[in-house]
Amino acid sequence: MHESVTFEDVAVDFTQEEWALLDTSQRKLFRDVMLENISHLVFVGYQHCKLDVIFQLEQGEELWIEGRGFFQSHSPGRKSAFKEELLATQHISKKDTSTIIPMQTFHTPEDPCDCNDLGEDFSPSSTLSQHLLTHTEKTPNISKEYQKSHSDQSYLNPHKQIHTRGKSCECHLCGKAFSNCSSLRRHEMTHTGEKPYECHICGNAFIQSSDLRKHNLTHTGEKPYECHLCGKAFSQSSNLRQHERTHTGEQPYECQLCGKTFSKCSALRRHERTHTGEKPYECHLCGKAFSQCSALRRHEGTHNGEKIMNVFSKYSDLR
DNA sequence: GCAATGTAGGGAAAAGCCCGGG
DNA sequence: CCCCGGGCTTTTCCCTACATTG
Repeated sequence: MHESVTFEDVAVDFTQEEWALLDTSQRKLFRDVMLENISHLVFVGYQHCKLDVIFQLEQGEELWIEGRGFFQSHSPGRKSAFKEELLATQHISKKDTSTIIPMQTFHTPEDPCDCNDLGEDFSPSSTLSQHLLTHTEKTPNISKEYQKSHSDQSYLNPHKQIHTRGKSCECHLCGKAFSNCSSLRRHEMTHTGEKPYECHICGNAFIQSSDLRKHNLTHTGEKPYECHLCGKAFSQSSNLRQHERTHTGEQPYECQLCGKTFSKCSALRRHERTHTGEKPYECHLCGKAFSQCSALRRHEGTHNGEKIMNVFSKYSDLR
């Protein structure tokens, strides 16, 4: 089934007067949301976002012509060319999920996009939305059709070269470049599903032998990594590092909307749901939704209390 | 005051992936 | 070229504490 997506479904428009009433954080939120929406349009196949408008959004420039809303301001006519283009997406259908391929984050937090050439720098916590359009070949769940249609777009090439510079082996499936071809071959296994190393205890398979060894520790219970401050032990060094942040107070993950910082990525993700209003955990008994799994569980306990009370009242009825 | 809820801190376990050195 | 160790990130689940709300 295909439903049409209209620009009106995702757009928020302000007049200059309304814009003047917004504080800095609200303006930033607006820009972030619009960039996010544009990136979503790109995901579903919209291919002609106006780069100057995106640039303006990214730079936080003023977007208005006196007395008009933002989207009217971008053309002399009633509608901006930008909006016209976006309106053209009305016939874009929501993609069949089978046409969506998994994302490989182009810039991992350990390899942040430090695009000095462009003056871009992305911390682990920064949203990629402002950067997505420069990496359309490597955006979350980007459609195959879209990738194909852009595979020969010359405007992408200069920036792509920045990321492949000095890396001779490139994955023909996702375009990711590697400094040596054995790294590429291993990477390609993530596409093919090949996992040559299998655990003889549980049958779980892994791409790398070191991953299997790491996995084996879950069977042996071995925890070779110990915190020198409190003696707590962990099976993986990264889990120790995470733990050590509770001693150091390090909080490298920052919410782009309110600036609050967190010691771990998942805490930031959880926090971000307080801004988006997302409540993915739903009570199967009353339908009430919660932003946190544990809040749902706690809530479900109140139903158990009700059940117990119902049992009591049932017995008292029998007397 | 109390129960329910919102939110955040933190622990634990595990997996995915990449890099560099031997 | 392959193996290996190390490192980073992410996800999921869980428990808990404190604040807020009705």
